Amino acid sequence: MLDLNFVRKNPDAVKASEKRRHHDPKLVAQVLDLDEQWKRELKVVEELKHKRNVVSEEINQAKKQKKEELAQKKIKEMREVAENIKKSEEKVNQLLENRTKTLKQLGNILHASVPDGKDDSENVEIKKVGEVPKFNFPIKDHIELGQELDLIDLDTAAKTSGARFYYLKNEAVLLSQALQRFAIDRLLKKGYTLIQTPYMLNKAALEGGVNLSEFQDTIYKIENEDLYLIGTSEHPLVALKKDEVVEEKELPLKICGVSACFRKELGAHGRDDKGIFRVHQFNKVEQIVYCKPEDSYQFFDELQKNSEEMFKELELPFRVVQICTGDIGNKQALQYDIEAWMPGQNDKKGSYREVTSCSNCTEYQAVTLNTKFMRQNGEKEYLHILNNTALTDTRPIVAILENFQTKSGTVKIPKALWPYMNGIKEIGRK
RNA sequence: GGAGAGGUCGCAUAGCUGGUCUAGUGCGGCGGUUUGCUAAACCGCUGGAUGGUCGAAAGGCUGUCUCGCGAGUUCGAAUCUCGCCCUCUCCGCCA
Repeated sequence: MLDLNFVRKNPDAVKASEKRRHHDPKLVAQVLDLDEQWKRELKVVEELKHKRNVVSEEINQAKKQKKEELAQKKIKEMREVAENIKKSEEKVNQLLENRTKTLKQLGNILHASVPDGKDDSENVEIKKVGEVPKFNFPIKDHIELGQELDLIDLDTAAKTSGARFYYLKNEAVLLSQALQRFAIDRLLKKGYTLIQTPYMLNKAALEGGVNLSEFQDTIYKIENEDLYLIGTSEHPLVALKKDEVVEEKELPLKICGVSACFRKELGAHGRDDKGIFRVHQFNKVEQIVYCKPEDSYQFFDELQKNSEEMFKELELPFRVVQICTGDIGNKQALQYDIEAWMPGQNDKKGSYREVTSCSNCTEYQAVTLNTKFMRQNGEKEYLHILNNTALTDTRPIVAILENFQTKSGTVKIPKALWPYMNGIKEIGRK
């Protein structure tokens, strides 16, 4: 969420940003109004508590001086004060809860470069990289290839687990592992710290990195436990320094996260989301950076470049898209997606589909998680947290199957993955 | 999962028959004295969150909260009661 102090001091900047997000800027005034009410009520409670503290001490003294009558008189008087404290405290807590709830609805302050737009149709293409393949034969989509090459079993998964699950088999499993090892090796070489995370988090930890709406639409809850399945390793990794103050010299903290990801994927999905494109479970290598506020946009570029390099090495054609004001999430100040070319999509005419998502969340998550750093001069400040996909397994597998299929029905493995494929350079070759 | 022990202001500990605990002590940290320099010794200082108020600011004054978390008893809770979480030891189970 936004820092309340920032909202108090810069209501106009927040309003302007909210307007660009197509939110009702009235929420800002509502937060400030609740804040004023809270302060007023807080004063009432604090004065009552002060009285309680003073008189309690008087009672103590009276008892010591054996003035039992005086003590009893004051105790009687204080019973009413205790009642009032209780009532007033309830009001304070209610106001505080409302204030926080409203504050959490405000989006991060948008970066100036975010293009205006009403929804994802108005995201802006920044560039295209690589050549879209031209096939001189009728192509198959990843579902057909997956079945014919004995790589993907959707039917059994539907029976055992439900829609949007899959059994991955044979070379597809090697591909999944290869993609992850490839991504890990690239990031290790760049000095990132490798971390495999818990796959479940408690609510307090998860709330830091996750928008309220996401809880309902994407997060699985473990029954009868304060535990949720993570949607991405971003969730455990942004909570890594919850309630902590990081030393300035520890920054930047560059992390390569590895985990499975679990998502409900509620909502209607079209034909192009079939197969293993949109699934409840996949693996992901993630990039996370903790840094000083003045450095965050430099690291945004670094994270984006890292991912682009990987897709170039994998020889997958892609484009980079900047997310517009109407599509960007509440926690992001700036977001770029990479969309890889998937020939099997759009009735086999092909289309670009999202494979990575690079976000600068600035201090938005750090505020909620209370993660600060201490500057050399001793001042504490919220740090900035960024995240970007390095590589997932399922969607790149879709892209590889569909882009590198041959007339004979085999699939060539991109050279970059050869070292991780047990000598296999082509799937299905007899 | 069972039994026991424990979670205290950076770290380590005291307090736990309710009111001089507005939490003591040691270490660490900061400042100083001594010193050619370092160390040692000695002296002084020493948390966090949040509200009000004064101030241009640095900061000052002041209130409240903070002894794992939450609830309760009480005029008053680190201290008593209940629930939960976590850590350690032993047992059981298990890759």
